[in-house]
Amino acid sequence: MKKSTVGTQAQRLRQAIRHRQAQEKQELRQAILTAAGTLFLEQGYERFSLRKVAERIGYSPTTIYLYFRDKDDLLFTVVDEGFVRFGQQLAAAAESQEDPWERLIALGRAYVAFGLQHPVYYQLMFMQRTDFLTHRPAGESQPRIASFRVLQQVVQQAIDAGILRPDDVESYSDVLWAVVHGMVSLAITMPMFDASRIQRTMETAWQMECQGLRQH
Amino acid sequence: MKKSTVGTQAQRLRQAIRHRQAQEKQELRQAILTAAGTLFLEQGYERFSLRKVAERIGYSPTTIYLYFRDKDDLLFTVVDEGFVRFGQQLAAAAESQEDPWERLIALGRAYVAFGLQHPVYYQLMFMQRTDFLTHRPAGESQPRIASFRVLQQVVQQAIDAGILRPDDVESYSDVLWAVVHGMVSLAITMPMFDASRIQRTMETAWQMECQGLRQH
DNA sequence: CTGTTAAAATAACAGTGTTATCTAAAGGAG
DNA sequence: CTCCTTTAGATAACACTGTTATTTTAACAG
Repeated sequence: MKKSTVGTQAQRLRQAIRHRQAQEKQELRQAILTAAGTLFLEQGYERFSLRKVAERIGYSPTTIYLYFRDKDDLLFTVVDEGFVRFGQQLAAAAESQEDPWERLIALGRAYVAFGLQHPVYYQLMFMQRTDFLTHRPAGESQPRIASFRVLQQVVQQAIDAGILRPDDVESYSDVLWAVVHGMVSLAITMPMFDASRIQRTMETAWQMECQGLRQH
Repeated sequence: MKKSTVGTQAQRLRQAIRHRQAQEKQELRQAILTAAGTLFLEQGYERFSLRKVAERIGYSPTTIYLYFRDKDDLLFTVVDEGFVRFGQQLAAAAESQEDPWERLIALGRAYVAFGLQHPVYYQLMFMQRTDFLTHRPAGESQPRIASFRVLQQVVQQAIDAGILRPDDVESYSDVLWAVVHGMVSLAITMPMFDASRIQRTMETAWQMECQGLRQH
């Protein structure tokens, strides 16, 4: 019998077994992750607990520690998907419009839309655990906050196009961020902000921006 | 021996004793309250615990339940002082300026100033436990959120004075609220917002408001 | 001195995150 | 097939949390 070039049959088998086991590990990890995700969405940050996650997947609480460093690690991994989707939606909105001014408005609308569509995520990401914003995901060089450079870029483009007054880019971006963040925060947490009131507030805000920012 | 008009000596003594005991009760209640207040300021919402409060005043944890219904009741009573001070500072700022436009700006500055001076309070009141906003304090008819009518009043005054366009008062107020709330939220929670950046953002915001709201 | 009342403490329950220890099963080597 | 090592997972435990039931303690009233 001649040896195979990739090793003996036994060696290949061992490798296959390792592969399958690694896959099973990843599957359990994924199971934990989805259970944690739905629990978080259902019950929110305060009521989120490792023991409840464990109960849902039918494992003991300590098993989670074989796949995640601690509660924060699990929670961050869950919410990190939220960060990714958020960044994607902002980027998509920015690219959807050619005109710099329309682009800016589209960006603002996308920001608010995300917050209203995923209030539990938004609340954790930007109100309860803002430390996650600057926390760099394992293996990645940029923290999730980098998504916000899209805003500064679009503002800069509007200035370059002569639509905005050539003032401090950062201050402009910060005020715009404050406006959308403020609206989403109020909309999410204050019970008296119903859908129509939010809608009117948004329209007024864009109108004010229009007259406050554009050089006519 | 004739009886005194206010009762026998024994009766008066009993009343005096009751009075002193009631006073002592109030003193312990106040001791709990101040201990809870400093603990809250030192450690924030997440780390605030009844057992730590009890340890500070040298009583068992259950004693607190003789003076407050539960943890929320104690915490609300603590933070209610924050609400009162907040409302007072807003009112004082509004009265400090005669000109409606200056009054509006002063109101905004006072709002942001409070948030920056009392970040722990602000965070609890407007970010973590917004249910407290609509919670009516015992014996009072108005919830603390009523302070916000100052804002709507000042906006209305500016409209009446012909300084603002006669549009929807509520929407204007909401946008202004969103701006200041957004700035404070970002300033409090985002580590990259240092004092100078906040300062510049505020100036830009007032400038934008000026050009966005005033009818020239 | 006795009976009542109220304050405070103790003990306990159910829950939390986390760590140390044990169990059981599977893999590899002889 | 047996022996050993590795490892995934479970159990038990620790130090906390808020909260409630029960018990002690002390002061007052008659």
